[in-house]
Amino acid sequence: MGRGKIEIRRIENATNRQVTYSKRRNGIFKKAQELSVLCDAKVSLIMFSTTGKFHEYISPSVSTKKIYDDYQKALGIDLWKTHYERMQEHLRKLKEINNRLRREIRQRMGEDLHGLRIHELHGLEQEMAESLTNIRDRKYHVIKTSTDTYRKKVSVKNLEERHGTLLMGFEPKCEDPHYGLVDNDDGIGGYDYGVALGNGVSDIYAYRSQHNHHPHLDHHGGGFGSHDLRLA
Amino acid sequence: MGRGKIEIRRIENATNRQVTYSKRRNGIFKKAQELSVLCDAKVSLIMFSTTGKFHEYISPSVSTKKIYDDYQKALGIDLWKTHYERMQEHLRKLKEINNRLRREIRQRMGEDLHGLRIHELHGLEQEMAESLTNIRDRKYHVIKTSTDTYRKKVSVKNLEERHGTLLMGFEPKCEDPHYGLVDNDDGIGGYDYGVALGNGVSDIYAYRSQHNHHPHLDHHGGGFGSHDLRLA
DNA sequence: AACTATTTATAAGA
DNA sequence: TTCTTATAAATAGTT
Repeated sequence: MGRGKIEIRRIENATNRQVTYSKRRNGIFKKAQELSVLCDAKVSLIMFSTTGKFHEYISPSVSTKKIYDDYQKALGIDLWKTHYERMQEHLRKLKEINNRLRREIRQRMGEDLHGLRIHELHGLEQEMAESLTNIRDRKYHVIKTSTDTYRKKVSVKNLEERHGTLLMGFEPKCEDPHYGLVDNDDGIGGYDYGVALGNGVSDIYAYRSQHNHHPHLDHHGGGFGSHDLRLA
Repeated sequence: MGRGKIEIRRIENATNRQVTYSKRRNGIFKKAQELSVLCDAKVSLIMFSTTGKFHEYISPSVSTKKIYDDYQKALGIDLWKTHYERMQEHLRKLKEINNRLRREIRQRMGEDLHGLRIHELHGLEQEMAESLTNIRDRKYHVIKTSTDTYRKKVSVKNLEERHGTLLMGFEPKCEDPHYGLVDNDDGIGGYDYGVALGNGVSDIYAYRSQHNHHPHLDHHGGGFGSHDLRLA
């Protein structure tokens, strides 16, 4: 609708593209606003231009978060779930490793040996003996070095500053914080899962959802606002 | 645009409202699609009708989650931030603890001793000697028990079932997955967690375990050792 | 769903 | 950007 008909394809000229973006953005915001008023619908419209400009319209009757929650309910999905589960799995593995490391240390301290078979005990004994030798050698070396010249350079204060990690507390303990989501017993997380509504979506346009929330909108007349938060 | 002009106010007749919703919905979706093509913009449009029907348009070039992330970035809000930060912090601590545990094990193996002072070396030596005694005692006990009656009760199968955690691989590696919290790298919003800390507290403890695979998962009798605890 | 008289949006130019 | 205006597109009311 204009002086001439145009093809719907990317406008190559950056300036023209920007101009068209501005014009059509206003148009679509107006349409969104009219629709939400005329038909009492909840509408969320979010746009990012190529230049990173952000604009949004949200119906006065809802918040972005509400739309987003409803969206996830409608589709029966949780956009965070996958990500969350990966994170949770990583935590689990780290804890497991942590526990194994602790056990190994205990065993190297002569404790918790009941699970070991003879040959394992034997191997451990051998290793311990060798390690002990290493440690003794090192000690003697340090003593010797210290006695020679090193001692002069290192003050008592400096020595005290060093606290070995050996046998230090390894807090925080490997507990199982719940983080409120995936650790729930249902294994799904605290997000609200609804049954998919199965609403028919059959248009040629890809249907998707987004959530909205209308913080500080510049209200252009009707109630659609734009925000000029540059990302860069 | 029609046979007559209309006021932009809620259409009271439910049927008319529904009809208008359908017509205008299609119109606005078309506009959204045209805009995203013409201007190469990222558009997300979600609508819920009064009757609860849900429809969505999203530009082909993005995902809903991406828009959602960008949206939150643009507004500087993040519903999940606190939650994620706690989780991330916990991950970080676990990694740090694991690294310390690994170091302790190495030191108990007679390696990585250069950071220890004389009295620490001495303490370690004492402990090692005591532990070695414990282990020897345990070995002799097991041998004796085994030789007496235990042997008769424990089948080979049962023995094989037990695999000590000792020598087991400590996979997975302590890597630094980012969990795709934010796919962008610009790190503008509150979403860029987990960048720097995963390597452990300091470079000194940079355990980039070269042990990608633990060859001795089933290594019974091959000796006692976690050789993959080395610093990379 | 179609049709179509009108209104509305907007492309191009200034 | 903003305005102007010829024209394309959307759609209100009707069938």
